[in-house]
Amino acid sequence: MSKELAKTYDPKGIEDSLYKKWVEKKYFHAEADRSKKPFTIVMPPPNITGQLHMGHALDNTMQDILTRFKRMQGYNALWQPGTDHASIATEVRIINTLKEQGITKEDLGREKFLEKCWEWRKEYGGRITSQLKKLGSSCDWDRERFTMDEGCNKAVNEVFVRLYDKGLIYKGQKMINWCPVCQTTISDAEVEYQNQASHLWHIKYPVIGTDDYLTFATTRPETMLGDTAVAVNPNDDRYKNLVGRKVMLPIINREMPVVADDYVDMEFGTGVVKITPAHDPNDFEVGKRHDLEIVNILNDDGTINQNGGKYAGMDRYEARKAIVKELDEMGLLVKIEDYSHDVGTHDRCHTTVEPLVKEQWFVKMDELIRPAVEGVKKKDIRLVPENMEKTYFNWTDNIRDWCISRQLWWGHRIPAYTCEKCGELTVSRTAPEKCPKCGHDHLIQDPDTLDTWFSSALWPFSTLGWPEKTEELDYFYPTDVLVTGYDIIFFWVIRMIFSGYEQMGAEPFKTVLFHGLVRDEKGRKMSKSLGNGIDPLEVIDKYGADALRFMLITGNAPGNDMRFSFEKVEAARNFANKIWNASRFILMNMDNKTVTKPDESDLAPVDRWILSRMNRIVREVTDNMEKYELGVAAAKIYDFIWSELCDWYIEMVKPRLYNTDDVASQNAALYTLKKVLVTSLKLLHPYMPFVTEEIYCTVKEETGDNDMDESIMISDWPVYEAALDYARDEKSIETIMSAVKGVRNVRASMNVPPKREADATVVSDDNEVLESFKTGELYFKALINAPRVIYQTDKKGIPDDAVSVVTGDATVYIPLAELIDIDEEIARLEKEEKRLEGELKRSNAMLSNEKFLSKAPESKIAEEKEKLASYEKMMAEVKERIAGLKKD
RNA sequence: GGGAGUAUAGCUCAGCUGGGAGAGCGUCCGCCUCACACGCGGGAGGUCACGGGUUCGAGCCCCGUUGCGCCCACCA
Repeated sequence: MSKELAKTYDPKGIEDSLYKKWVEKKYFHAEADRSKKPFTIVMPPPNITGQLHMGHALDNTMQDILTRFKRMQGYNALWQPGTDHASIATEVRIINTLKEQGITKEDLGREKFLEKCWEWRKEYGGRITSQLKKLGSSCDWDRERFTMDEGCNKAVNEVFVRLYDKGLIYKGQKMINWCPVCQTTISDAEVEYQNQASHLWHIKYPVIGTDDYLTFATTRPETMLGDTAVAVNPNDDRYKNLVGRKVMLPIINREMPVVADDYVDMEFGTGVVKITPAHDPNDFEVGKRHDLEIVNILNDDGTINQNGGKYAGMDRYEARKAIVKELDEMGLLVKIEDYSHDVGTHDRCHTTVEPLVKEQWFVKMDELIRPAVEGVKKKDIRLVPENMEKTYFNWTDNIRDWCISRQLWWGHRIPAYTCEKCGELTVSRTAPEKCPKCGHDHLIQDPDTLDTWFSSALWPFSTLGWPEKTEELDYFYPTDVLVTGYDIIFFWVIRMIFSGYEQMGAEPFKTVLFHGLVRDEKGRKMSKSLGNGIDPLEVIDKYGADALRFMLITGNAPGNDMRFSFEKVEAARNFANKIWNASRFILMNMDNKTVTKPDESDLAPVDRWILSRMNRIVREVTDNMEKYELGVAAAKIYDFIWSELCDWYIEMVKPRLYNTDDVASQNAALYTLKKVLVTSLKLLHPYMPFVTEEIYCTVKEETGDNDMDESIMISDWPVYEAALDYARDEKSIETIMSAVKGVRNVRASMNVPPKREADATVVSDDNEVLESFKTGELYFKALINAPRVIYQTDKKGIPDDAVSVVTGDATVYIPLAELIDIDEEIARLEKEEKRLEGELKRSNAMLSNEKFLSKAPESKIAEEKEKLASYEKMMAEVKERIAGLKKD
């Protein structure tokens, strides 16, 4: 053998060089080619701020599996990669870096700040993609994109202008979510509700012109500074007479009306609500209905503004305390109750969000969302697993306009320009030189940028060249599968869908494959703050990318969360090593031999058995993968390779390999081994690209096989061949296998030393069965450690005290009398008898049930009858053995 | 308040359209058998959360109950 394979597979070194080879050979690259069918996946662009985490590892492994699978099936597979500028995440990070140097972004100024951002992107933007390469991701790096590159910017401006012209983007004064720390608006999707322990403050306001007070409860006493009314339910008899009167707002000394509004729940609290139109979405609506004044009391940083009188400048929470204290001193604080409720926080920084009224840009959703709903309803877009549709529709049904403007600098600048002279607003793809209304040449661009997700929403087509009419767009769009976590369905998936329909007139992808979260070993979410994240790169370094990939895919169903565990990684690593060693064994035996395709007649039943099994696995695995059941497919490949190929076939075939007398048989065995190995490697390749490639190439090299490809990743995916369906051989081999298992069981339970040899006698009245055993004698002897096997159609000469193994078709006797304890053997057989009794009872009950006979399918009944016959036969045999033993 | 999940061996989880309960790890027994101790052979271990129902037949379908997390939601 020219190339010695190491005893243990070591992925280190091998992986990087194989990846390099793939890239150099341009295997990942796809061009629009009408002669082939396209298969396209767009990668969810990771943030440039990001480091590869387990979520990425899972997400990208799934995409890579699908891409490699389809590529081998002959599709022109494009996996389109790229990164996201991650507006707020990046900006916050850079601001923090600046803070360490004692400067703010304002000190730097917009232009300089953006320079910093680009520098940062240049330095770190490639980190995540190089990490993806470590995983083995076969994406087309020649086509790598960035959500803020020139093309994406063009796409963003185009979409903005189009939607604006259609009236689907507008600027308006609305209640928005404000993050006082990041100092920007955020969309509803970015608000994360957290349950917080707080209080309900019961406060009373004096009713003007009476000695009465109106008592109400609030969770946010500080907002009283912006109260402009008190509301009660119109049907509330307790307060009917007060509607229309005025109350005095203490501290501020503002007179405010008592209004009647259905929004007020009579059952809750005292049935009275203070109304702060500027700082509560409900109150804002109430205010609109009653034409109330909107008094904003907050600065952008969350401190109280001049409208708060003497509290101006104070932080919102300090003000809360101070105001409660003052009200208490005034005798207006009735009581304080403990109260826990959900508070909106910013999903990035977890600061409590302030609802306030500001002028912002919005996307009008009601019209845009319609095709997105229809598309999923009509299954033009299929969600996997299907139940994700409920979550999807829950969002689309309750959709509200999307606030897209952000008070950030890093991002796509809003293409809207205001004339300095006449105030005319112009929305344009490029900066207008003159005001279209007054002709003035000084226009100021809107300072805000767009929500990061505005550009990612266009990703499936902007990456293919849109708004240009490119060949790629025409060929690869709509894409085939989107693989992503269910956690970004609202942020991203929905927005891509409506954008695709609106801009392209077609769905962006045909299937969305959802996966769950990768949790830690205790089932907790991996997070930076908990410090329980496991670095995929460290896992790859220690166990190899193949092991990590395989671990992430097996034993988990689509859409379900999974737990990371090193034991599972080890199991996967061991599997890689198993294949490695099986291959090593096969290559060792093929050394210096020319293996040729054997005549059909030279194939032994075992050969046909494994080929037939392999053939079935090919069909099932392909089927599972096409249905996105990646975990099931992986498990089948694992079982086939480990149990059937290694534990059985290789063991069965060894005597033939070592027997140099029968060259034809040896050749048939080697041929079969190679075929099954190569086919298995191909099936496994999408999951474990590196080991499979390394072995495949070694096999090609060692055997000088010119029919093999230069890389497994461009080889053909195996297909089911009717000619390889050997059902009869499968059955006869299984008979022998169960006899082997039985003999091993007996030997183990009787404590027969493994090395102790013992002859066996196979008795069966079925000549065909005996033939099978005879044909397999070579390995049968080896597997049960019998120097000699005798075949009989009757029990002549079998001693009563021989140990017996009863299978349905035959009984195997082993004369071990001197070694065994008769009582124990009786006990063993009685246990078997008991089991058979149970089976007979069940089977008889079924077959004597008329309803079963009349309603169950024919095949099921036949199957059951066969089983019954077999049980009866075994039962008779076991009984006879027991009787024989007891006689002594 | 609404929605969608999940409950299967000691642990982590599979189980396709209903037809005799599976894997990995762990555990016990025996093996350094010339591919692999990251291994080989054998074993133990489950009223498939609970209660009903449909069916000849239910881990799987329907209804209800309980436990566990998850998502959504403007009751102050």
